[in-house]
Amino acid sequence: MTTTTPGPSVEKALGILDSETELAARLRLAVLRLSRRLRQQVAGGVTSTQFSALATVQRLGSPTLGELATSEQVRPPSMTKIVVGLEAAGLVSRRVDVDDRRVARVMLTAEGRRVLQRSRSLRTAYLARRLRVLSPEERRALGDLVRLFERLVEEP
Amino acid sequence: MTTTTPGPSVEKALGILDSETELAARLRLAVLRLSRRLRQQVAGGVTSTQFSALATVQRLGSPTLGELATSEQVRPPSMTKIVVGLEAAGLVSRRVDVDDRRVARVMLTAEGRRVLQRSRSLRTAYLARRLRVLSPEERRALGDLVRLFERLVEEP
DNA sequence: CACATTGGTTAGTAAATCTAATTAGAATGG
DNA sequence: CCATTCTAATTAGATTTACTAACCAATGTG
Repeated sequence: MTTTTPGPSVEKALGILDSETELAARLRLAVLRLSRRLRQQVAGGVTSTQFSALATVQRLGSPTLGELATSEQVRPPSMTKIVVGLEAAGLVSRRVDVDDRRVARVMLTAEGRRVLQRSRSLRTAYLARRLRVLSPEERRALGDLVRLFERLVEEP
Repeated sequence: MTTTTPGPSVEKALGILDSETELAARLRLAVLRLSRRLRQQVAGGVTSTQFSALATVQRLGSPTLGELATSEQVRPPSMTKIVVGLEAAGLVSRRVDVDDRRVARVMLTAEGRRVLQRSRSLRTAYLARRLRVLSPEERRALGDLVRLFERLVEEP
């Protein structure tokens, strides 16, 4: 760990990931920056947050609001707001669970499926374009990284 | 691509990244969720955004505000605000460039270096802890991936 | 010197979150 | 079988993060 030296020398050796902490720090910064870039893409009439929630609803089938919040790494009140927006736009419907009338189940409408579909390609275009310059090998490696990310987020 | 089928079957084959688009889509979602998680860690008296900017100032030496904005993937006005905050907290200083009096150069104060240092370990702890469960081999692979990832983020 | 260009700031707004408090239903233990 | 406690979701209100449009000030140029 060379991080006790003050001054701009700390990150001089940019090519070398000399410790776990260094690795984590750089991964952290890169993820935050990429997410900023990705967030700015407003495509297909839904925001990034809405799109993400929509995709997760599709993946989970008809999750409860709480499940959805957990999966998306936000608090329940935030998810309520997101779902209200999506419902107002006619992209999901909320239905009270028959067995437990406290829980609200969320499901895609036909329109929601269409929008998700359309938006997916638009939204993914930026990244897909970038990925195209990678070698097949690099892409495969990146696939592993994605799986790792997914594990990191889910496992807490 | 099986995405024409409605319903929860679309992402069933979670282990397989069967196309560029699929890879891009999952990378996208994973990055957004991980960044949410990372943002929630508020440590060392600076926000995620401030920390990230601070780290970049250190990496670049004494960048102009514009260089900083580009590097951080935000617009100049946003960076102005971030820097104002950091300056108010005494972590950076702004100095008008002697050669071109339009440009503002940003540099770390001694206090800024200390805070960055302290905050780095706190902030990175979550990720570092998770990375510790990886095998040395996986970590080495991750190192390469981080570099690949950084390229992806930087190359506009 | 007038004009275009460039770097940065100001003003105003939108989106995405959070925490705290509230409401409504479910479960449980006398 | 009701009082209490727990849980799921929502409402209210505040904060953070970022944008665009408009502007100012310094530079460079025909």
